[in-house]
Amino acid sequence: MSANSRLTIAAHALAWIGLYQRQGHEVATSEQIATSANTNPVVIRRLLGELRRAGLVESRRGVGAGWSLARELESMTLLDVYEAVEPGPLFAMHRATPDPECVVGHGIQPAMQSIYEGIEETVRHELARVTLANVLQDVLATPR
Amino acid sequence: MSANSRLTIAAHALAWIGLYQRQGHEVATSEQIATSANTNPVVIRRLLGELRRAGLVESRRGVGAGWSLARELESMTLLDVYEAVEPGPLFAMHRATPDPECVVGHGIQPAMQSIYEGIEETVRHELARVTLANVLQDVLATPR
DNA sequence: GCCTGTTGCAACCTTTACTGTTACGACTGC
DNA sequence: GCAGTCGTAACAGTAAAGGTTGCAACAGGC
Repeated sequence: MSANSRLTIAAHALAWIGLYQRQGHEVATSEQIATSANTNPVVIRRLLGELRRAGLVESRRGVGAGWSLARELESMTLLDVYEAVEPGPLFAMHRATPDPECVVGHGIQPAMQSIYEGIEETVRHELARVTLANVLQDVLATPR
Repeated sequence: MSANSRLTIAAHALAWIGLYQRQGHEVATSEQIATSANTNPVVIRRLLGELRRAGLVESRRGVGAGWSLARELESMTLLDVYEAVEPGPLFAMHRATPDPECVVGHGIQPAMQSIYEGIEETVRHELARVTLANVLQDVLATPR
């Protein structure tokens, strides 16, 4: 499907910041998170910027700058993160408008649209059931 | 998410062939389907080729060649189509392996993996509930 | 045996999105 | 003023989807 890793990386970043704060630190830097996620700090800053616009994190500038959670991990669900970083739908319609003169071409889009909406709704429901605190808990429960 | 239209186009093609056969025709050509879907015949042939490998359609060559259903629309679900044309998962992991020395880097992939597997399972369940006969019925029910 | 229409398939191009990278201004505490 | 970090633009690299062309393979009709 040409899936992307945006939700994964965003969850990674939030879990990292949350754990770091539990360890008594004030703010986390994009550099630190990027090292953990094995990517570039700019990638992290871009994603966290979207999470900031969604009200999930805050950033501080200047010396001692960095990122902190805007809410408790317990109150953040994967759906919040998903909506912040994934704009589009899971399934796409035709690129070019199908032939409206054809019965199938005329009716296929409304038919598929309503099916897709139902699926997206269940996906959202599943994502809403998982908090970032759950994610961090699972992360820490992984045997090494 | 950079969603694609493969499932949509494949469902379109199957509905088209199914309706055409109900009207008494033996086989449908990629040219006809492409006109209805407003795309290129080769795109249709590529998709139908994958559906043929999955045992959903059959093709005939030579004069009077074309495509026909291998099974009744009633016995085909969107899950069959999805599995035939969508190889990958909905959500991707990190491109590069996260830092195994970091607690989060070490545990994040198993944690997200099990969440993602649950979501994919519910998506499959939803797709399995819809037959292509349902789709065609919805298509024909669309007011013009 | 040739002609015709269609599939099968390879090759290539364009577009789009994601990801990675570099660069540099803006900000703020010291 | 200095240092460290964010904010953001700009661009390159990569990958997948979709579109297009071309042509061999096939099979039925003449």
